Amino acid sequence: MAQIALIIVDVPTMQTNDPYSYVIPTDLQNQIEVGMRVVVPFGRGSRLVLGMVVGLQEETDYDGKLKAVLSVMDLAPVLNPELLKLSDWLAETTYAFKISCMETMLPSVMRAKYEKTVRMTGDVPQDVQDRLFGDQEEIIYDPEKMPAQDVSELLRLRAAGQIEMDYHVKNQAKAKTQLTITPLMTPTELANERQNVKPNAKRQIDLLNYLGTIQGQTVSQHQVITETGISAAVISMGAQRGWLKKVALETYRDPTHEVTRTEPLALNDEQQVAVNRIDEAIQGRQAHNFLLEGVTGSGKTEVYLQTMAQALAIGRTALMLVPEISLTPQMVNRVKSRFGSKVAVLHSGLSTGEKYDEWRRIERHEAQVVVGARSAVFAPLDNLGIIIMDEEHETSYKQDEMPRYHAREVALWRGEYHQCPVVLGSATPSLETRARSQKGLYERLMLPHRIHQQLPTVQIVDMRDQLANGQETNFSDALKTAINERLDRHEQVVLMLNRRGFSSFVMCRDCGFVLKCPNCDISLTLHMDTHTMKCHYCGHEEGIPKICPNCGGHKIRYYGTGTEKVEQELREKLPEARVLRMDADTTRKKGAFERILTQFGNHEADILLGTQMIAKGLDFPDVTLVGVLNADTALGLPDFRASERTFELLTQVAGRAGRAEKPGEVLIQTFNPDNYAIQLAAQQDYERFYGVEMRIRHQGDYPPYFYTAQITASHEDEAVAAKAMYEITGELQRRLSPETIILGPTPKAIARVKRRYFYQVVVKYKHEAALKATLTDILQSTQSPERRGLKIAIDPDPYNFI
DNA sequence: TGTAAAAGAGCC
DNA sequence: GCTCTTTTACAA
Repeated sequence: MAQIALIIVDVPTMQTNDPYSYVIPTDLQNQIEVGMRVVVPFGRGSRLVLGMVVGLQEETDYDGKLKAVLSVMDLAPVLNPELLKLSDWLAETTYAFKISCMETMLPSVMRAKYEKTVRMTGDVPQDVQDRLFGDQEEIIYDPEKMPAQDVSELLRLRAAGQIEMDYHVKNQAKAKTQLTITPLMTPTELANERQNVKPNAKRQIDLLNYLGTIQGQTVSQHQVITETGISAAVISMGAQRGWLKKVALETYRDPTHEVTRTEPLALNDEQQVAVNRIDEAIQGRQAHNFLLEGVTGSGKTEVYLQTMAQALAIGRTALMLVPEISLTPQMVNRVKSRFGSKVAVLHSGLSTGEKYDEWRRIERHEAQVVVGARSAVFAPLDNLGIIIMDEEHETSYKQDEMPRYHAREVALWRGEYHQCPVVLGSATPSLETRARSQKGLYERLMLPHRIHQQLPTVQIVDMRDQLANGQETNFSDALKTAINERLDRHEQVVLMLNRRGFSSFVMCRDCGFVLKCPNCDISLTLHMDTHTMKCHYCGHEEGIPKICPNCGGHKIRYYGTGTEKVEQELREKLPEARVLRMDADTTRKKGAFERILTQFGNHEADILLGTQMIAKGLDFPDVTLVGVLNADTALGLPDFRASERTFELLTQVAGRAGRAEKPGEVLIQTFNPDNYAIQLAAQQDYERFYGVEMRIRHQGDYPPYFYTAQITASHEDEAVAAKAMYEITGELQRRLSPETIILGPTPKAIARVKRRYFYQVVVKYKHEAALKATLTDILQSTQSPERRGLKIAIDPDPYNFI
C-alpha cells in the first residue's frame, strides 16, 4: 500500500511546478488514487491548498520532514491517465504551469475556493470584539475587503495569541439533487391511516389519496406540488408519519429538450469518398489525419455526422469541435437530432453547474458524442474513435491566456494517443494547415460543389467614388439600390460591419481631444444603449462628455462607425425597412442570440445588421443579398495574418447568400478594391489566394515558412518592463542561432492595459534547437523579479501581435 | 533605538 | 500565491 503521494500543488509558480511528496495517513490509504484532488498543508504557515495527485509510491527520496495529506476531495479520479499525460505535454509546450493546465481541463466548479476565518482564543479587547466580531464566534478574514487598520489590529492580536486563523478549502463541485417521494404503505394501510386523520385536514387526505395512485413509483416532490397543490409542509409531515419516504436523488441540470430524430442524408460522390477514406482510418485504428476542404454549403457537416456514426457503431466515441461563434442552437440540434441523448454539449452559454453536469455525463460514459468549443478538446472521453474540428482556420481555437494552447494541436495529440483520425474541416483552411497537407501530413479530401446552392455573384464597390462625390456614408448607391430591390420582393438582407480594428469614439472638433481610458492606453468606445463610454480592455465606464474636458469647447462629436450608428443611418435612409441589430451588445444576455435569429427567420425583419458573428453558419433561405459595409478595416492592422483574416471573413459571409431557387448577390464595399485578398474573395478562389499569400509569407519569413514565438514583459512601471525586455532580448541573441530573426523589443501597440505597460519581442525561426531551453531558462531566471510585479509571458505560437 | 515598510526565501 | 524572516528606512 502506497505511503507517499506525489502532488502538484495549486500554487502557479515556476518553483512549485514539480510534484511535492506527502505522507498518506492510514485512513486515506485505500481512498487516494492518482488523478484525484486533495487538500494539503503547504508553506511555512501550513495554509491549506488544493493539489492534484500525480503519483503514488512506497518511499520518498525527499530529505526533509513530510507533511500529511489532509483530505481527499473526490470519490473517483477527475483526471484519467491520458489527461494527466496531456497536461504534462501542454505545460511543456506552452510554457505554462502544470496546475494551470490541469485546471483548464476541468470544469470551473472544480477550482478551489479559499477562505480564511478568524476565531477568538484569548482575551480580545471588548471594543474590538464589538466592532469586528459582533456576536459571532468566527468571522471571515479578507484583507482586501477590510479596512487596513482592522487588518493590522487582527494581525497584532494573532501575534499576541488572542486569536487564531483557520484555512478552508471549499469544493464548489456539487451535484444538483432533486427531492423525490416514494409511498411506503399499501392501499389498505393508507386507508387505515385515513381513519386517524382529522376530517378537516383536507390536504392530508389529498396526500393519502395521491399516494394510493402512485404505488411503487418514485415521483419528484416538485411534480407532486404542481400536480396536486399539496404543499411541501404536508409532504414532510407525511414523511414523519411514515406514509412515504423523501430521498434527494442526483439529477442533471440539463433538461435536454426532445429533438426529432433525423436519418443520415444521401451522400454525393465526393462526400462518399470522404466518408469512406475517414472510415478506413477509424476501422483501422490509425492516427491518420485529414483536411476536409469544402466550400460553404458543400455538405461537410453530413460527412462529420456520418463518420461519427461509424465510430459509435464500433463502440468508440466522437469529439466534434466547433468555434464558439458557430455553436448555435441550429448546429447543436443538427447533431442531437442524429445522436439523441448520446450527445453532450460544452459551450460558454452554459452555467458553471450545467457545464459540470455535462462533464460528468461524459466522464461516466453516459455521453459518447461531445460537441463543444475550444476547451471541449479536453473532454474526458475514453476510447476516442474520431476527432473533428470544424472551421479549422478559426483563430478562436487559440487561447491567448495561460495555457496558450491551440485546440488543433491538442486534437492532434489526442488523435495520436487514441490512434484515431482527426478531421480538420474548412472552406478556407489556415495557411499552416493547407501547407501541411501539401507536405502530406494530412490527407486532403475535397468537396468543391455546393449541394443546394449556386455560387452567388459578387460585386466589389469602390467607396472612393462615393467619397469623391462628397458623401460621407456607409451606404453606396449600388448597395442602397440592391437593398430596395429586396424590400420590394420581400426578400431578406444581411449586412455585415467589419468591426476588427474599428470602434466609435468621441473627439473634440476644436482641439482634437479624444477621450481615453485612465487605466489603459486606448480610446473609450461609445455605447449608445447604455449612454456610456466604455473601455474594451479593462471595462472602465464613464458618462458621455457634453463639453470637451480639455478645452471646454462644445463641439464634441462622435467618430467611427459602430453598428448602432449604421442602424441609425439605415433608419434615416430606409425608414420602411425593419432592421435587427446583432452585435456584442445586443447578444450579451442569455438566449438573445437565439431570439434574434428566430425573429429574422420568421421574417419579423427585412435586414439583419451585425458584426463578424453573422458571417458564420447562419442559413436563411430568403436571404438573397449580403452586403459588407467595410471590407478593409482589418487590412491595415500590423498583423501578418490580416489578409488571411479578411479573405476568410469575406468568403464566409458571401456564402450566406442565395439558394438554388433564389440566386444570391454579394456586395463588398471597400476603399481597397484592388487588394488581392478582396479580389480573390470576390472570386471565391481559395487556391489562388493560397498561392499568392504563400509567396508573401515566404518573402517576409512568416509562418508557415517560419515559426514564431512571442515573449511579453509587463509591469506597472514602464521602465522596468522595458529594461527586462532588453535583458531578455540580449539573452536570446546570445543563445539563439544567427539565422533566427529577433524582432524588438517594442512596446505593444496598446502599450498600457489595466495599469500595466507591455513590451514584447517576437522570435522568428526555422530550426532552433536551443529555443526551448532558452525560453525555459528565461522563465526560471525571471522568478525573482517576477515577485516585484514583473510578469513574463511566453506564447509559442502567437496569434495576436498587437 | 524602536517600529514599520519593503525585500527575500522557501514551500514536500 | 502566501507566510514567515530578514533587511532597510526613517523618526525620535
